[in-house]
Amino acid sequence: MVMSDVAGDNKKRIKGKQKIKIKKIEDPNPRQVTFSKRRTGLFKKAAEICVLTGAQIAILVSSPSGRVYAFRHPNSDVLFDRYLNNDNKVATATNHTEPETASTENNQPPLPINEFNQHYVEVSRQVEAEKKRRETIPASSGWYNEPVNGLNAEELQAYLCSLGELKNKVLTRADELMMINKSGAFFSSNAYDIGWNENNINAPAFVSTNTAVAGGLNFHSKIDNATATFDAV
Amino acid sequence: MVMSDVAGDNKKRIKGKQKIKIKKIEDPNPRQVTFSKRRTGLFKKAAEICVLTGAQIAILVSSPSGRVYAFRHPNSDVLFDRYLNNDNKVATATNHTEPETASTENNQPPLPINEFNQHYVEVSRQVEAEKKRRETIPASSGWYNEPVNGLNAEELQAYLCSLGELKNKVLTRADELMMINKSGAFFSSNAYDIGWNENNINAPAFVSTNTAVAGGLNFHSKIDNATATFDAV
DNA sequence: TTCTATACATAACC
DNA sequence: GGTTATGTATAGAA
Repeated sequence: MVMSDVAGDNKKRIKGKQKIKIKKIEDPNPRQVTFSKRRTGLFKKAAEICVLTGAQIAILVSSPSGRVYAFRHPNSDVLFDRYLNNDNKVATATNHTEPETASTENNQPPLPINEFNQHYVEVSRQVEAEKKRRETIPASSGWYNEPVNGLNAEELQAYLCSLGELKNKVLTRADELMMINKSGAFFSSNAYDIGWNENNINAPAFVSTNTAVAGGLNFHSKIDNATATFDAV
Repeated sequence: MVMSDVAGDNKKRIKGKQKIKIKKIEDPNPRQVTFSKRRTGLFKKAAEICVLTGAQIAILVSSPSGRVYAFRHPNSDVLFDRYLNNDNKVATATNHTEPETASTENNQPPLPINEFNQHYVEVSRQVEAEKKRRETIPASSGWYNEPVNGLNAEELQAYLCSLGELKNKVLTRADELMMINKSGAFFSSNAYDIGWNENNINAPAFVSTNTAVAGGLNFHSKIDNATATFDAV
């Protein structure tokens, strides 16, 4: 091949992919394009990993524009759903008043939201009550207080946060148990839904398919900043 | 490029990548290999998207083995913190966390790792003890038991699991606070570190012992019930 | 893990 | 969203 003049002279007919430097694309336009394409690619890759290895993946992508896209595998991290579906009303002042419709073909309510919500509320109430009590009896007796002694401010804070999240964990867990029964894969997003099978990935469809768990939950992942996983049963 | 006999006769010299069907790899071995490779690739891709478009991404990957790996953008908006944590409480707790653009900065003195580790050990011990106690006194008195009332078996299990993870959460949370304060990014993993700059991603390198500092991105690989490993900075 | 040959993803354009 | 030329990711083997 000629490649005649190597040193940049005219960048004319370059039609194919060019190598780029991984640095922020300043121009909003191509940046958006890149974002869209790569997000799609990312999700696709994730989907493949799920199918190929049986891994469970959950992804949250927030575009600079503020839109949040999510990917989640079927009977996996249901937890994410909670987050994806708003839950934390705090998250966005205006949380998710979905202006536009979910783009894809499938917008069937994947889960028994109502039931869940009931459950959610109930558990939430109980846990809240406990939390309250805990607060009522600030620093005295309670195993949860013990570890606190001797911790510095941040550590203490961390600890408290953790405790505070307990509720979440429970809810989350319940959520998972519940959703697991419905299983089926789906993408969820504040603004979009992306189909799984639209490619050739042979993965469970959004529609409720089989139930991967039923008997024993074989997986529970924790969301939060961290993790945790336990194979129950 | 002969490829002489196509139809399987001798599958010898196929050295390069072969097209595969996106179907679950049944053999555990190659499956694990694929998982590792692809997970790495996925994270790398995510990292690129973050840098290129300024998007924020959080990924949770759970291998069939139960290990959980996570990727997330560090001092990103609180957006994800809110999603990944529970309520505003957390956000408040973590207070600042400069959403500074030039994420490459991290000149803050590290948190007392040793202290933290001590804390880790201590809390771990205590939590373990409590867990034991809990088991000893199965269902009776203790605030943590009450919420259980009225929950079905699975819910109970979920709850218990949650409690069991408390330790993890604390560690995790502290870990995060720590990272956040450093405002840099780093990879942490139980068994894996992915080099950022080894390619052309323009991000500061991170030193050998994982920890580090990648430009604004944060790989946070977590373990599961195991134990968080906090590699000193 | 490292190496190679390819399949695949995607930057530049339309 | 579609096309094309390439940069990259990665399956298979060591």
